[in-house]
Amino acid sequence: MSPARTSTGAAPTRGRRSGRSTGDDRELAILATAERLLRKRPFGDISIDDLARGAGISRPTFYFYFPSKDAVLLTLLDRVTEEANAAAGDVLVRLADDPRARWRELIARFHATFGGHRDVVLACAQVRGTNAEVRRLWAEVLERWVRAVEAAIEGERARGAAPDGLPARDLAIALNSMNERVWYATFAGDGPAVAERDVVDVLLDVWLTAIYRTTTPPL
Amino acid sequence: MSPARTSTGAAPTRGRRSGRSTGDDRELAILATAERLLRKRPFGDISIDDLARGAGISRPTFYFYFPSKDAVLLTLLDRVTEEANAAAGDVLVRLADDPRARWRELIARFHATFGGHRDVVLACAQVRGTNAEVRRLWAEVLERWVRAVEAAIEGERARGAAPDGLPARDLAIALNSMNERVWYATFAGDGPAVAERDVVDVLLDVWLTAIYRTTTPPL
DNA sequence: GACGGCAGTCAACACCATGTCGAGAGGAAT
DNA sequence: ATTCCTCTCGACATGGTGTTGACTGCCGTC
Repeated sequence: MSPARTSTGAAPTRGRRSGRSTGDDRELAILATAERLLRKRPFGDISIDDLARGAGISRPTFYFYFPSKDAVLLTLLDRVTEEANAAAGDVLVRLADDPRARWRELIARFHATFGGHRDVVLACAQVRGTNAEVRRLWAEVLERWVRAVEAAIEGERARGAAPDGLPARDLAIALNSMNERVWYATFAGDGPAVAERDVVDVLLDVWLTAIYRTTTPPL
Repeated sequence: MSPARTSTGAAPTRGRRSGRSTGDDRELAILATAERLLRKRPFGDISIDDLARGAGISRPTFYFYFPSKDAVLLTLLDRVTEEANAAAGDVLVRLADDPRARWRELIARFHATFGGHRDVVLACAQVRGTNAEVRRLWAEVLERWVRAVEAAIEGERARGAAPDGLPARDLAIALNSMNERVWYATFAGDGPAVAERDVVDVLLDVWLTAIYRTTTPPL
């Protein structure tokens, strides 16, 4: 289906068939409309007609640019995950500097990125249940982060900073999963949630105790 | 809207207007059909017509028993959460016996309950994005569990078994959130997931380190 | 400078799921 | 027998999605 999908590589081309032209700004207009409407109401309450009219085109014309409503969201999600990847950067390779500070940096940067696009993130969480493509993309992104954390944990164990324990991969999955769900609750604001101001420190604390058995890991 | 909703109290009456009668088994037939179909395909791919035909009635008649497709799922969810509450029982009040064993028991019982109804649980997770009522009910149930865990953590701190640290409520939220998301991944099988065989021990390990800073809490 | 082709556009249509309305059938109580 | 209530469904209204086919204008090219 979709070609290659390298993380930062060429545009994933979820939108129009390809080729540059005047219709380029229409595509952007659809994306912008989606983000704007998402700020006001849930994804499910936005129809293709809303998106089309918001971009100044008719509904059939929408299909010239995107194959479905979900594809628009997928494009938006692509942007966010790329931004998150960029924000995370190489923090984890510099762990030995100051583990606590580095882990905190990692969590704080993800928090900032997701918080800055909470409407998109929330909408994705909402359709993940119904849309296999969103599910697939999210799984892929998560796998990447899990692997990075897994490697970092193993690195810390190898240098004697962290004790042995659970398989690093399982631990990485559990911690990443926790973050995802906790952020979701915090941003969505329904159900028991950690206050936005505290959430980074709460998550950090659980990460550190799970990895090091202490909140003050040794240098 | 819905009356009272005490946890274990009288039936929440999500179904027919009320009153006993012959149509009682029809209501059960709809529920049974829903569970059966959920085993085969996602909730979104099941139409009201499927439910009605499966129960041997016509689509309009379905509306005599339930106001919507979601209401059927809600009824199913009610059952599961009640079973989970019953399974959890009073495990947490006997923590001082053997903390590790008690926490493990708690997690294992939830795991068994959810695993035994994974189709319903997965369907609810799927619909939570679009259905406010499911969201509300789930939030309510979660709040109950969070409070129980919060109290247990405070108890462990008071008796000197667990060190001070994060606000107990924040910690309880984070841990419960982790469980929810990890189970979801394990049962759904998409994306990075912990093997079903290991999941209880993985979760337990993170709980213990987060609460006690060790995997072998003192008696 | 006409001509073929392609990006872009949309009215009209086919389809499908949801939810509603109103007319009934059958049994039980009065 | 009549009235009431539970239970039933055919037929309809609505609203969203995705498709078709015809049309416009522009750009290159021969």
